[in-house]
Amino acid sequence: MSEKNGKKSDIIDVARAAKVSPSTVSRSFNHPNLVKAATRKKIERAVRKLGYIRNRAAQTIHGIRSGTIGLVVPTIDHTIFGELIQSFSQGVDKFGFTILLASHGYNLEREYELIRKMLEHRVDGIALIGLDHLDDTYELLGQQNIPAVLLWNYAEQSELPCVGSDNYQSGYLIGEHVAKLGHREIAGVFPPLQGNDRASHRFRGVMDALELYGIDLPETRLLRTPYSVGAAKAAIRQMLSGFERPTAIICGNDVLAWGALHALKQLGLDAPDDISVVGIGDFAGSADFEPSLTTVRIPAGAIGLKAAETIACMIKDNQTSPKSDLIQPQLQVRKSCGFPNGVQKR
Amino acid sequence: MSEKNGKKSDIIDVARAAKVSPSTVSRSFNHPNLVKAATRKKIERAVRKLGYIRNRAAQTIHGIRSGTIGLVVPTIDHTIFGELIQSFSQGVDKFGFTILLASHGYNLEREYELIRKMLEHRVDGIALIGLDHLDDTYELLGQQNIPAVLLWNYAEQSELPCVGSDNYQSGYLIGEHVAKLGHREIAGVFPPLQGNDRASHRFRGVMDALELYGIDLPETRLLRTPYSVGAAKAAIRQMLSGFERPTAIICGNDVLAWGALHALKQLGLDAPDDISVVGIGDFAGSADFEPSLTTVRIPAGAIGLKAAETIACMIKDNQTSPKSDLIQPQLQVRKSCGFPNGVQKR
DNA sequence: AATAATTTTGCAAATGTTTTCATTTTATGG
DNA sequence: CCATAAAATGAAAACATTTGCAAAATTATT
Repeated sequence: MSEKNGKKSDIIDVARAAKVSPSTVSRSFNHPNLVKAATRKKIERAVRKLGYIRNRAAQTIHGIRSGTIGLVVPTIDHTIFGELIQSFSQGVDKFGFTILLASHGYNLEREYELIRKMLEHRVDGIALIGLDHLDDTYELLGQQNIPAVLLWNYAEQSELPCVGSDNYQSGYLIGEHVAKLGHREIAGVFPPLQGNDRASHRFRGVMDALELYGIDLPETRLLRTPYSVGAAKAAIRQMLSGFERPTAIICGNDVLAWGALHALKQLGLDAPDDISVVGIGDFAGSADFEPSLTTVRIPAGAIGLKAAETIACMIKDNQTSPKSDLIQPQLQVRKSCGFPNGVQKR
Repeated sequence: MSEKNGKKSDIIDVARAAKVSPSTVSRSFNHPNLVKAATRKKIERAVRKLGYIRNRAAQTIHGIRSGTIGLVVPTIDHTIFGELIQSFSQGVDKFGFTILLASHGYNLEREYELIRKMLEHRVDGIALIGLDHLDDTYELLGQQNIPAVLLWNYAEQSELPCVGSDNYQSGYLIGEHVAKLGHREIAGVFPPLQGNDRASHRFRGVMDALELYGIDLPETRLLRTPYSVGAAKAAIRQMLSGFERPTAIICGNDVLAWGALHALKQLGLDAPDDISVVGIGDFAGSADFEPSLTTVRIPAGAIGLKAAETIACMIKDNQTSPKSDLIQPQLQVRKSCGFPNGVQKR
């Protein structure tokens, strides 16, 4: 009975069934305190009987918020974005928002298009990953009067508020750690840096830290591999079959580090005794790897939650508080990285 | 200049700027062939000048599709759902849809609420994970005249069309494989089964296969752990410190299997020489684990893509073709599982 | 050049809500 | 029981579009 001949019932049907005016029905949803309890009951009953579901589209054209926040990410199926999306989604949910999600596959033109599409849907806010976006994107976002935040990365002079950690610092921290332990022969494995500010900031952080310790990381010791365990494993295996083995391998993220550790095991080498391995990210599972992975913790959950809070508040308070938040990365010293062979044997 | 005093410009502003009527503007978006090329140019220019962005909410109340598909998942931050969401998202994107995403944290009441919310947003279709849902949920979905599909699981007699693989079969396949190799002393590690039809079907499949080979898997050999590498690792380490060690460990999914493999390594045991380990899922990274993990491939990408296609077509063709799709799981025999000690040493 | 056929455009009504303002109903206090 | 204040309700306009229909403009046909 919940439908009258196939068509969805609207607020007028409800009004009719409850023998009140549509205005009253609307009010009983939006300002329940303005309508008598008895009337509310009648309406409630009618809603139930008709299986009425409010039409947010119709509300939205009154300038009322749509209750959606657009989230545009490079890709969803990375451990780390999963965590981020999850926490962001849960975070905004607490404020009554639902996320409109799309992924652009590291293509910034596509990102622009997706943002436009979300604006067509009249999202109440937009969240993007990283600081690197098309000028057009920044311009577009600037024109709209809805809040936008940048997740994952932090930069002092960001045009838009951002919530994240300083990837340069993450890279620096891990580079410094490795250098301090005495490693001099170091290899690096990084994902493609182009169009990926997270990865390139990390890379620069690592390089700067090493340079400070007078360590040179030549091109030949620098591997570029796609973001995958298999690719990293293969690349590293190949590198290690050359003569001059490094004493440590610095990986641009934990997934690559896992690949490195697997490669070592496959070659019968031990981490950290033969070669040390470090990652960046501290993904789920890294702490429980065998050996546990020395890495830099970038708290995805905290970032997502904080960002959710930030944007939700900006929406509610009508775009005030365009404040960025720096979430500090933390070095996690675990077992996969020790002293270089020489020093250790002393 | 793209905004006139802060307010977003609407189709009327565009019409004014292009010196045509609003209807013409609307038409030039929706039925461009009905408007003269020259006029279209004028409108195009006005749109650009004003930075106009169409308002889908206003279209939607005309019964026009919203262009969104609701996707409600238990959680986002599992490797496997990440893959699924990614492929589903890409899949529907090709048809011009954007996904509205929410996660319910394995709470089916919450799932119901989230679906209601998506219906308020007038999504054009709904996708859920698994076959287990509240009666209310099924009823609600039945009342609406939008298509709904169930992802990930397949069942012949499903009330709603489903696209996925048969988890029972996956469990059966791996159980059979282990039994055929001669293992008799077997342990099992599974996530909580309650409210998770995927996991429980797998479990039943494993148990039935083992039973067929006359193998009993006593409660004492059956571990329940949360879905995490760490939890599985800890639980298995504890189990293995007892005397009677199994010759094989069957894990309800690959993440737990990774935990098992790490536990073995930590204890100085070798897989498969000392103990065999198998998983279910074939997550990214399982093939490149060291030792590579014997598991059952459940092609998340294929499922997501197929499901996207299914629902997009159902929407376009107006709910016809309520066809389910069975995507076959495939046994992936790799290195982590061999013969049981005795047999092997023979 | 006049008419018919066709293409292009505009008017006005419709979509499902919310909200302002006016009106009706109920409660309060003498 | 009556005036007055307060609470509850309804009528109608508004929101940003789309669309059926009719009018206007253009093109084709004679």
